[in-house]
Amino acid sequence: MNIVQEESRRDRKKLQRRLLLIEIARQLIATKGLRSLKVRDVAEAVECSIGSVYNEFGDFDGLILTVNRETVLALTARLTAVPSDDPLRQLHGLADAYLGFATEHANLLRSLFEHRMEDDRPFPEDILAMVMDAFAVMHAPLVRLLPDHDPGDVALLSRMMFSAVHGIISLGLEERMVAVPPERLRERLAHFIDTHLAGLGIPRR
Amino acid sequence: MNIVQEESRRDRKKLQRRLLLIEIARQLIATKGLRSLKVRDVAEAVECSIGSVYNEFGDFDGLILTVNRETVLALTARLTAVPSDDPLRQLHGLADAYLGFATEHANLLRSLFEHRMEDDRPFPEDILAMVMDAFAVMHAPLVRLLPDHDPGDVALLSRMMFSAVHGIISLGLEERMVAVPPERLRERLAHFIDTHLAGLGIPRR
DNA sequence: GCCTGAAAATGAACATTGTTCAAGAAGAAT
DNA sequence: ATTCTTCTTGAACAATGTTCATTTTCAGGC
Repeated sequence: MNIVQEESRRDRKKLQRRLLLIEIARQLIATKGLRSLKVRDVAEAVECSIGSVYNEFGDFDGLILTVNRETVLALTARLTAVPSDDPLRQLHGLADAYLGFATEHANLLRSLFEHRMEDDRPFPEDILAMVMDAFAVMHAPLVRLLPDHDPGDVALLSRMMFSAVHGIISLGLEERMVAVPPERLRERLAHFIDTHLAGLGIPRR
Repeated sequence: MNIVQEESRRDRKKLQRRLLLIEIARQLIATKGLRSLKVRDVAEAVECSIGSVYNEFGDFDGLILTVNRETVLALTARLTAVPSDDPLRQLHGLADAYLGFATEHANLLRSLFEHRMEDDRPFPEDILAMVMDAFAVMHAPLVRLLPDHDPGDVALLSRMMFSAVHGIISLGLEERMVAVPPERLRERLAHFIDTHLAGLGIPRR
C-alpha cells in the first residue's frame, strides 16, 4: 500500500456524498429552520441510507455541528472581507456585514447560536474558538482608533461592542419580537456605533 | 347552577395540578435545559397521566409557552422594581437587574428566546407583546435624560440599548462562548452604558 | 344515599424520529 | 479469481410527542 494518501474511487465518492449531505442539511435548515431538520429527510434528499448519515457524522448533532461550523467560517469570511483602510468606516462595515449575513442567513445563524447539545455533552471547542474569533473582528480597528487605551480594555470593548451589535440585530430580525423596524435597522446601527464612539472621545465625522 | 363562578372541589384540584405542572416544568427547564424537557418526566413528577398534560395545555408547546409566559412576567416584575427616582441610576439598575435575572435563570431565559414553534405555527401574540414591553423599560428614564430629543428616536434608542445589553449579557453568560468574563460583566456593562450616554451628550457623574 | 349525565383522567396504542447493528455489497490488495 | 477490509444498507429498536376509547370522578337532582 502506498504511504501517500491516494485518491481512491471510494474516497472520492465518499467525500462527494459528505459534501452533498452537508449542503442538503444546510438548505433544509436555511429554508425550514433547525427544528424541522430530520435525518430521514436529509438521507432521502441525498438518496442514501439513514445509516450513512451516521457513518459520516456519528450522530445527528454531528451533522448540525458541521453545518454550524461552516456557518461561522462563512460569517468570518464575510467579516474579514470588509475593507480595513479606514478604521471608522471598517466598524460600520462590520456591523453592516453582520446585518447582511444575518438577513440572508437568519436560520443558519440561529442554528449556530441556539443549538444545544444533547444531555450535557460539551460544546465543541473548535466552534467556540471560531465564534470567539468572529466576535473579535472589531478589535483591530478599535486599537487604531484608541491607541492610548489599555490593550485589555480594548479587547473587552471590541467583544462587547460586537455582542451589542449581535443583540440588536438578532432581536431586530426576529419577525416575532421586532425590537427595531428592519428597514431602519441599518441606519440605526450606524448611529448607535457613532454614538458609542463619540462617548469614547472619537469625533463624529 | 350558580352564575357566579363557584369554586368546586373539582376546579380547585384542577387548578392546583395546573400550577404544579407549570412549576415542575419550570424547574426541569431551569436545571436541565429546554431540550431535556420530556412530557413523561413532567407527568411522572406530578404523578398524573400523560394525557392530563395534554388536557391542560393542548400540546407540549403549550406547556413550554406557559412557562415562558411566566418567565417574561417575572422578568418584567424584576425590571419594574428598579427604583426610578434617578434616571441615570435607573438605567444602570435595569442592566443590573437583567444581568441578575439572566444569571439566576439562564435556562429559563434561553427557553424564552430560543424556543421555536412546530412547523410554521405563529408565535403567540401575547408573549410577543410582553417581550416588547420588557424591552421598552429603558424608555422612561431615557425620556427624562433626553427631554429635547425626538420622541420616536428615543423610543427606538431605548429598545436598541436594551437589545444591546441583552446581546452582551446573553453571549457573556454562555459558558461556552464567553465573549466577556462573567465577573467583569457587571462593571463592564455599567461602563458600556456610561460611554453610550456620554456619546448622547449626557455627562458622566 | 342513589342515580345520572357531563366532564375529566387515564394509559395503551400510535406516529414520528433519532440510533444501532447484523448482514450484505463494493472495492482494494494480492 | 480470491480474500480481506471497509462501507452501505435498512430493518429493528428506542425515545418521545400525540391521540382517543374507556374508565373514573363528581356535581346536581331525586
